[in-house]
Amino acid sequence: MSDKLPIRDQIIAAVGAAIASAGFPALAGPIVLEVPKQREHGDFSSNAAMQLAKPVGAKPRDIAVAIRVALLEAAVPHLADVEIAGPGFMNFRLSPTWLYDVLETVVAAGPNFGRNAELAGRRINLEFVSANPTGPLHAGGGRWIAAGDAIANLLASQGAEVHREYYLNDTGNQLNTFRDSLFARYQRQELPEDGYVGEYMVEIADALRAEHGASLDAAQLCELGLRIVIAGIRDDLERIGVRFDTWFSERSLHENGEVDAVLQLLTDRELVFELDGAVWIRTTDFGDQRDRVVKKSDGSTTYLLNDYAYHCNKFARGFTHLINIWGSDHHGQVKSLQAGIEAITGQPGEPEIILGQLVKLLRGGEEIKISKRAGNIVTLADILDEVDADVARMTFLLQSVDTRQTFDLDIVTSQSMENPVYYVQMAHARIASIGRKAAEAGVVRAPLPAVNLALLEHPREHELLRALAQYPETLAEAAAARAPHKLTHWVLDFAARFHGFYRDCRVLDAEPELLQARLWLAEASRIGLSNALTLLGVSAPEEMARLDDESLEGAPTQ
RNA sequence: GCGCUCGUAGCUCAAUGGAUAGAGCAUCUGGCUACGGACCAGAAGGUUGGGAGUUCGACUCUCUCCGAGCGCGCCA
Repeated sequence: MSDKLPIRDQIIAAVGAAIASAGFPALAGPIVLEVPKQREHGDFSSNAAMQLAKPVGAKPRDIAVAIRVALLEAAVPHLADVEIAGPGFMNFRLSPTWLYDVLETVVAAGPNFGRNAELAGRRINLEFVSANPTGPLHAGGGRWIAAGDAIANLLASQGAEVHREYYLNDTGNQLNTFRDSLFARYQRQELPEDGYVGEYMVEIADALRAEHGASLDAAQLCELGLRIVIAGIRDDLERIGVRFDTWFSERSLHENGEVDAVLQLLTDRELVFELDGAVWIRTTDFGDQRDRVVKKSDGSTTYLLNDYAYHCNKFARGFTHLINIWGSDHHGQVKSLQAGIEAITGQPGEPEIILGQLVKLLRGGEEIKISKRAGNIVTLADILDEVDADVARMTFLLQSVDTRQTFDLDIVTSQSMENPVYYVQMAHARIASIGRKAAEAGVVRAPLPAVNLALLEHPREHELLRALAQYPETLAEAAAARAPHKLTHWVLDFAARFHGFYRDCRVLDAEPELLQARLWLAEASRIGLSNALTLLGVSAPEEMARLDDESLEGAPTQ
């Protein structure tokens, strides 16, 4: 690890010092240094002068001029010039030498490039998927699998210890419906009203009948059926490459008396009251729309109380922060859960809930309405039968979870240009290809300190290094915003830059010295691309299957 | 009715309150005897749903209207 501060931090420090030496007061907030959208605006720009305009009582441009003078006197490394533009922006123009430092930093950090220790010491429990174990995972659920796993990776990249958890709702009404439906199939009888019509129920019933005969009672059948469904869910998760640290049983909460204990605690603290024979919690005291029932008049507990017990259990296991990923159709439950947890623990905002819009599935240009009752679900396994996990994951991670994603099965399952995963993987494969060709030609990469990186003068080369310089920050932003799509977009942008470099800056045909510099640039690119793809859960292949290869995996089915 | 979320190019989507709102696909025009062209370059495409406000500056924040999705059980 390099102990040298990134250029960005050096400039920020220099600006701070320049503001002081020019006799201005310090900024109220942190000094913002951003990468301008337009290259003509320099390598970095700052709006500090505009922010100082009001407190100082001077024109932004005049302030900028004063800061500029102080900055140029300070001899900041790599700083060539500071231009004042527009309403008072300061545009920092750097010598390309800063980019060579970037390359060295990337290579030195290797697999750790981009990681930091911002969240060190934090133990985060991330609960996601948690679909009821009453049937297979459906296609739209793939979004939460991909997003959850990627968010876990993002948080871990910032130094947190992240625990992936699946909450198994192995008790309650839905399970009873499952039991009754399965038992009806098992006995070859009519399904009960509102039963699960899915064909998989018939398959499970038949399998259990074949193995155990017709002698099982409903409870035994339910247990065995549950195991089969859960095993199926595990298989699907395995196929897409996600592994959970804990599968938490809701039933265990009851068996261990944790639900009763929470109710007792609420009662002791007088957070509950009785009405119409039921017990209610005063969640309105903590911002909820209305109070909620925790214990019904028939003596049974509500899902909400079970959830309180569950989240208390998570805290008891030592997690410092809880995060749940939910479909937006559950947004109405956020307040009541957080209100209760705040009442119990005193911590507001726990658990953090990431709400994601549901996926709209399209096939043949028409929306597929998913309904477990109607039995017309498209399962995740269906998707994975047609495309490999990389395609599925990348597609799910293309967009912000705030938007209602349209998952067009015709496009996703085709190898069309609208499938960006190949574009990205191609870039990585090309890097590997260069390495192979170099080896064949007997070219050995010289030690980095012996290589003249100043030969990397082409705009394509500079663009590549700029993108690498931006990576750690993009990663941190993606983690902070719980937004893996930001990283996906970095990857797409980076791949585009690499393809441009590959086209215009031939590596192996270059003069020996330049060849060496470009080999190292390719290596740094490989590191950046590989690190990012790893966090997204997408593989970085050494070579691509040939498009014209008939044995191509995931070939179009139509 | 109340509440939450979302409206950006023909389509799918980006853009910590910053400068001329960006990509991909589709359309059109160029470029390969290749470190694999699943590539590159260029053109065209916009009143950021409408209106008002906040300020040096708004896709972004506030209000309002329109449109879409979802939630408002002693279901989970």
